[in-house]
Amino acid sequence: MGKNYAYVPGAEFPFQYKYEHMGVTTDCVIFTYEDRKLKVLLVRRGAEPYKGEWAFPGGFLRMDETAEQGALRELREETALWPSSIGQLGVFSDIDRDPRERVITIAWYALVKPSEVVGGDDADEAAWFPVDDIPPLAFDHGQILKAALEKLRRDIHFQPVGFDLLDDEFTIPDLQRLYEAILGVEFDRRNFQRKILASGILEEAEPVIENDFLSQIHFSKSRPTTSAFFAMEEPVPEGMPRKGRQGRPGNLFRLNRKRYEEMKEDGGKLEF
Amino acid sequence: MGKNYAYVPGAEFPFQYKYEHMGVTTDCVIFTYEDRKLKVLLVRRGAEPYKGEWAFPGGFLRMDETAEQGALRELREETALWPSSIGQLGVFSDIDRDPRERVITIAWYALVKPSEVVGGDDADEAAWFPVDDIPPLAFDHGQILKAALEKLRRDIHFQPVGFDLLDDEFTIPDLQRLYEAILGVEFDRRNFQRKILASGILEEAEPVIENDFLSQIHFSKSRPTTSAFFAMEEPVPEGMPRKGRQGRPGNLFRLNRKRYEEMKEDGGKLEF
DNA sequence: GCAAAAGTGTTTCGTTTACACCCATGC
DNA sequence: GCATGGGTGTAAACGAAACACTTTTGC
Repeated sequence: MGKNYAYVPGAEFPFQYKYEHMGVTTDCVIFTYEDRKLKVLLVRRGAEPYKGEWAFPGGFLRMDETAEQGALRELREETALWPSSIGQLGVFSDIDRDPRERVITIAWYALVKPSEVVGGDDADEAAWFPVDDIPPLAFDHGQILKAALEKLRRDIHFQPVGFDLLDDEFTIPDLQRLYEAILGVEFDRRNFQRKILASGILEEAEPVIENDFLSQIHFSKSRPTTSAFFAMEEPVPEGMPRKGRQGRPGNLFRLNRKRYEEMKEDGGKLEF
Repeated sequence: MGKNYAYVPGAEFPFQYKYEHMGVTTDCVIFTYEDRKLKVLLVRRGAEPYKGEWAFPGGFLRMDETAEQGALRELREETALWPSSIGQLGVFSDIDRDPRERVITIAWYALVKPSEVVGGDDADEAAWFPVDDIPPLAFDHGQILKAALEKLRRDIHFQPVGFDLLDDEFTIPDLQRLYEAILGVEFDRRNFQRKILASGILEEAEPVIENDFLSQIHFSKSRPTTSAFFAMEEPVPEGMPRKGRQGRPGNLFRLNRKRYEEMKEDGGKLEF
């Protein structure tokens, strides 16, 4: 019994098999959190089928790459994104999900920070949509989005994935709004703060300074007024409107990388 | 631009494609709980590659079935099992995981009750192995088993999957031992009982009878001695040794189907 | 000065944990 | 009778939920 396939260079259909084969694609649902909204990236299809409709970035898996590598490659090619986190969603294998031929897709979901979002990548070829305002999608991508949202909501309960959606420095109320946007619930401001601080996953972005005269000076030098401070940092701080808003500005925190890795490992103890 | 493939009946390799295609298989990790141990079903491979070695039941996915249908079909063909529960584990797509050609596999995991386990299915072609005593496995099935165990442990924390591994009627200590075997921890007997009863997911297998004289007679009639009772029920009750063991026999419970379905839906509130 | 946003502390309540005692069975 | 396994109750401890007050900022 010989091989089950043959390669015939130059033939119209050079890849020939004893048994029928199906196509394998990857699709990637990319989330970000911007403007106080959870958003997904969609690309407009430039070719049939579903030409002109919105879909997730993806494409056929090559022979020399794993599914994860394929998903990341397509992502780079179509959106220039390099996500900080990527997870497998599952396989979607409905028989007629692609009109061309039998195709199954391996779906992934990825989280990116607003600062990673490159401004004008192919202009109107790719765009972010709030998850509660999604246009009709090609293929079975509506079903895939639904699964991605469910998985994100499941994951964020017990894994510190929220931080992958925020910039490196953020306030606790920012983080809380992210959780509330994803889970669709409301938390008590004070309980949320205490819980997240007790978990040890955060560290203060500005080191704590003893309340003496010298530090007062140092403080007022490095942070003249909060609005001016932010104006220096980022012209228009993506994601959360820091200008033109009332109220006391929140203290900045960043991830405690060590605790973060620990909690990614053993499920940690950060339940919301 | 025409089609991307052609069918040439009678040719040695009748399925011909413009682009290279990979094989797609399904594999199924089947768990049961028997003899106070968590076990998986393995089949001995009858053909190359890895002929004679142990592997999970599975095979190539057909064009006219979804991945789930394919996994269930292979299961029926190779093990005559019809699991009460099946869930997707994920895709394994290492490039060299199959020596024949590029093959990705869609892995599933399924739970069966000991009573569903047919005794001599193909004798030494299929066998149950305790998860802590597994022979070397074909392909990357060791990796798949690892993922399956992790998923089972994750799932059982928040989903009532444990009951799919037990027979219809069981005692609470039985259930506790199952949880302990899967999670590798120990629970306080009394707290476990209270928690599981408070969840409402169990109902008593024998209806509660008011403590009056009549019921005393009825009780002693329907349940002469506990060991005799079990002897009538099942000649050799699979899984848990009910004969030749000391101690008071536990009360029998069964699933409250309604609560069970509810908890499968919205995650419920059964955390261990 | 006022409204809005954010930081901090306290009291209350329910759940979980730890532990003690009693009953039923096999040997 | 004793060891083993199983059923039931209770007090202590911990964490979650509810709630009040103060500070900082924009207008």
